[in-house]
Amino acid sequence: MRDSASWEPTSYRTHTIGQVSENGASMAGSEVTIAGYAETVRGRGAICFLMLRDGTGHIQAFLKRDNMDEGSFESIQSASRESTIQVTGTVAQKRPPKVAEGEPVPPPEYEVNVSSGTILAEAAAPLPVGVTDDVQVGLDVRLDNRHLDLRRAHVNAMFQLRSKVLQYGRDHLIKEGFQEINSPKIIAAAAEGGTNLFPMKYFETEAYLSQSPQLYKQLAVLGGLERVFEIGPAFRAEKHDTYRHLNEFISFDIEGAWMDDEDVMGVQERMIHHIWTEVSNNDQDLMDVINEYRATQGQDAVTVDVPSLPFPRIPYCDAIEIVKDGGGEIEWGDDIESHHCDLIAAKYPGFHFLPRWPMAMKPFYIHHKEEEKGTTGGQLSRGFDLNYGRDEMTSGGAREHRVDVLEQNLRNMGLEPEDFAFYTDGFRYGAPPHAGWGLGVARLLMVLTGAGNVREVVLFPRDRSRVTP
RNA sequence: GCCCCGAUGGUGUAGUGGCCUAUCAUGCAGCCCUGUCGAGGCUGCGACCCGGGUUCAAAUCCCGGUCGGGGCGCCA
Repeated sequence: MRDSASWEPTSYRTHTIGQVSENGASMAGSEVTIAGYAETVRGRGAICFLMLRDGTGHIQAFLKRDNMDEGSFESIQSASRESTIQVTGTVAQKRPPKVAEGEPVPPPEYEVNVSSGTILAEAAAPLPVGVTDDVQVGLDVRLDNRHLDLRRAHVNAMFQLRSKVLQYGRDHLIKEGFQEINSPKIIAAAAEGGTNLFPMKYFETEAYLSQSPQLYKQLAVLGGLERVFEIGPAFRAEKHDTYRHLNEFISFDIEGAWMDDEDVMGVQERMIHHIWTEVSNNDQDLMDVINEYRATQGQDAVTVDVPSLPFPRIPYCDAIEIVKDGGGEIEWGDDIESHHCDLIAAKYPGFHFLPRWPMAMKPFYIHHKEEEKGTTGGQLSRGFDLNYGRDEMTSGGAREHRVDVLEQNLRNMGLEPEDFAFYTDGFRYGAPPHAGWGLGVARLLMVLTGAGNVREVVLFPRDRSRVTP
C-alpha cells in the first residue's frame, strides 16, 4: 500500500484510508469522509461491516441501521464486492477480535462509525477474476481483466516497485550527470539491421516504429549532450513467444561521451546497486506483500540481496570455455544460448557481465580494436551483455566513432551506408568516443519481484497474439 | 518459424469409453445469526472450446479448426 501521509484531501474524501488506519489513535473521535472499493460486505440485519480499500490501505466501516438513513444503509449492505463506496463517519477503536486462549491480543485497530454513505459505482457480479479469492487465475484471464487484476495486492505491489525502480535508476543517473531525453519512435529506416520493424503509413510515405533509440541517443551525444538517458518504448516485429519477450517493451538506455565499454559497465553496476540498495532500505513492505502471495502459492520468498561491486566480468572467450567445461556443445563464434547461460549462471549466480563478443555477432555501430583477437584468431568487439541467471538484461558496448570504419562495418553487414547518412553524417565533424547500453526494464523487474513471466510486470503487455486491452 | 502439451460452471479444478442427471473449492442468489474480521451454518444457481468422425454408448478415442500453456530460435 502506498504511503499517503502527504496526500491532500480531494473532492471525494477528507482522508485516505491509509491516513486513517495509520493514525487511528490520534484521530479517534474526529469525522472523516473516505472512499474505496468494497472488499467485503457482511450484513447482519441491523448492523453491517464494510471493508473498504483504496490505494493506500484498508479499513472497516461500521454501519448501524439506527445511526443513518435507512435507504443508504440498505443499499450499502447489499452492495456487490468491488463497488466503490464513499462513507462519512467518526473514527473509533474497533472492538477487539476474539482470540483463542493463550493467543496474544493484537494491537488496537480503528474503524469508521458511519453516519452517511453513498455507492459511487456498483460493481457487476460475478467478477471475472476475484480480487481477494483464493483461486489461482490463469495469466491470460488476468490480462484480459487487468483492471481487476491490478486491484490484487501483490500485483499492485509489483507495479509500485516498478515505479520505484525507475525512480531510483533516474536518481542515480542524474547524480552521475546524465540528462533525460526522448528520441523519435516514428522512423524512416532500421536502426540496426536484423530485427523486424513494424511498418506504418506516415501520410504519403512509409515509416516504421522504432525498435531502439540507439542511433538517436548516439547523435545526441555527438551533438554535445555528453551524457544522456532515455526510458521509452521499443517495438520489435518478431514472432517470439516466450516468458521474456514482448513486441512492445520499455527500454532503459544510456549513452555517454568519452567513455568505453568498461566505463558504462561501471555506470550500470552502480545504478543497479543503487536501485537494489534503495529498494532494500525503503520498500521492504512491497516485497512483503509479494511474498505473502508467493507463500499462498507454495513459492519461496524473494529477497532483495544487494549485489556486491564490481559485478563479475566473464569475457566471451572465457564464457565459451565455461560452457565447454560444463558439457555444453559450443564453438568460438557461436551465440551463447539459454541452456549455455544456465551453465555460466551455475558458476556466477546473480548479475554478471559478458564483455568482448566476436565482432561478427555485434551490430555495425559497435567499436572494435584491430589488435584484440579471440582464442581462434577472430576479431573481438567492445560489445557486452549483462545477464542474470539465464536471462539477458542488457546489451551494450563502446561505439564506433571512426566514420570510415563505421561505413565499412555497414558494408560488411550488407547494408548501404547511404541509407544511414542521417546517422553517419553525425560522425563527420569530430566525434567523441562514446559508449552506452540498453536495459530491459521488465526483465530487471522479473529479477527483483521473482515474476516468472515478463507479462506480470508490464501493465498491458503486447505480444504476438495480444493487442487488447 | 520449429517441437511438445492442454481446453470442464464467472474463476480454479476432479474426471483415463457405460458408475456423469459431471467432483470439489471459490463465486453468485436466498435464508439463519445484533460486533463480524480468512466469519460461520443451511438451501439453491451455474460448465464438458468449435466442426466432423469412430462406437450400441464419447467430457473421455480419431481428424481439422480456434484459443491457450511449456520449450527452442531471436533478442532487451
